[in-house]
Amino acid sequence: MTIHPESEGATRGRRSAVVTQQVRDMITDGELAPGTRINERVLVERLNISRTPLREALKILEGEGLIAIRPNAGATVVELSPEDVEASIEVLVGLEAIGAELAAERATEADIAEVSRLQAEMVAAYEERSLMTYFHLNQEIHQKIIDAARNPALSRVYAGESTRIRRYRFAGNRDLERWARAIREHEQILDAFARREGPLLRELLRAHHLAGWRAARAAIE
Amino acid sequence: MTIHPESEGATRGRRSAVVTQQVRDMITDGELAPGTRINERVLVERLNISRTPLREALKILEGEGLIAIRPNAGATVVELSPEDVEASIEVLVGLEAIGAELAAERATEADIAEVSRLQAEMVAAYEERSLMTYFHLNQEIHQKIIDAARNPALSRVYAGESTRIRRYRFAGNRDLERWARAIREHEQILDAFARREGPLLRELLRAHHLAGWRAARAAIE
DNA sequence: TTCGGGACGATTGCATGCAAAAATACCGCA
DNA sequence: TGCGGTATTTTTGCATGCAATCGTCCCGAA
Repeated sequence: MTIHPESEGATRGRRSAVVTQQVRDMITDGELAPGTRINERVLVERLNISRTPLREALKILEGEGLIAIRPNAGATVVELSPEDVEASIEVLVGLEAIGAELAAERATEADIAEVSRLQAEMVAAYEERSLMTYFHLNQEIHQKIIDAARNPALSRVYAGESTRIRRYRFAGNRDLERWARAIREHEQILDAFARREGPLLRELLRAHHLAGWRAARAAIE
Repeated sequence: MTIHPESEGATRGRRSAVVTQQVRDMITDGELAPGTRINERVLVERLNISRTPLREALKILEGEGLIAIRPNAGATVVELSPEDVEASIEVLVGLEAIGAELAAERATEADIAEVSRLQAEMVAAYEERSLMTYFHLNQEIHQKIIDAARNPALSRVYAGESTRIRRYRFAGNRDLERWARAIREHEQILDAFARREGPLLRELLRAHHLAGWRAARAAIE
């Protein structure tokens, strides 16, 4: 089969990058559940590409810890135990501890305005009870705060680890009461960020994550 | 060209993993210097494989941040500025801060014995002025302390970030005086680890890394 | 009925071919 | 000689073919 040049926006040289993002999204959005076997032929037909870029994408996702490849036996979506997720959250909290103090120092007014804007959008999503939108904005706010620390290594590592466990945190706000509390916590977080109170920001983030995970863990089990 | 089954120990299904490690070593050991253009044909001939597993390996190493691939224009070994390395070290120090306290709590006697053994080997390498051996043992000690925290996510992230900047820290002990001081610092570190003094261990590690990087940075510039 | 084994089909791993893009060499012109 | 533009070579990106391996189904024997 020949790919016509006008088919899709997949430019030559970015096929595997595009495919990687597509499969990554399928995993983090829950379409491919943990434990699912990934069949190359099925995905190849669905994404309308050949096996080569798909296999490259799978290798990349294996490196990110999203899938596991057993030689000669295919790839499966990694299944994390609650303990695994908790370990990752421990790391994320540690990374935010570094990030919070740096971000409080180094954030520009534009950074603060941006987070503030996202926060408003997120509250709107909450009021519409649009969980998916809320969830993505939530992630984006945390990443933006980390990015404000102006440490590219920190941003990269945080993004990777955050993506890895995204799916497992999603269940956290099924409980409406927890969801409302999360919104209030986020208001405090934004406030501490805007006032550049590093240590306070650090503690608020820590508490926020631990509470969020407790809720998610309870919902999962 | 057909690969004969008896050639090398490269079993089917692990070709790209083996190649990834080979190329990774070439980069971290300095054979492929930062900025070097990676030519597929050259590596393919040298490693005696086809382009497919090599290209998979390159994608993986790109994910690890060791190389950069520009579409249609090949891969180059990533060149980190002193600021980039410093950013990574900031992250590593943060990760060790989490790890130190957990390791002090959770380390088994076997963990402590193992680090103690590695420390003795490392001192021996120092006395023989065997910089390469010293350097590898040094890395291994830090990783083992982190591993003692029994947090797989932490171990993984630490190993990745550590590998990424390994090459840039190597220059640190060219100065014999700094090398001697590093050895003394390591003795204190081992002591704090063995006594399970978490906060002290954390501070010693932080000081050790910052001093080491100051020396390496001075040597590079 | 259940267990073992062998044949068949499905699936993966790797090599290779071909076309697109980039890099390089070449040539005419000023 | 220096420069711009074009032809040629090199290199990359992707599709595909073939062989090895795995999984499954079916059949016969206990």
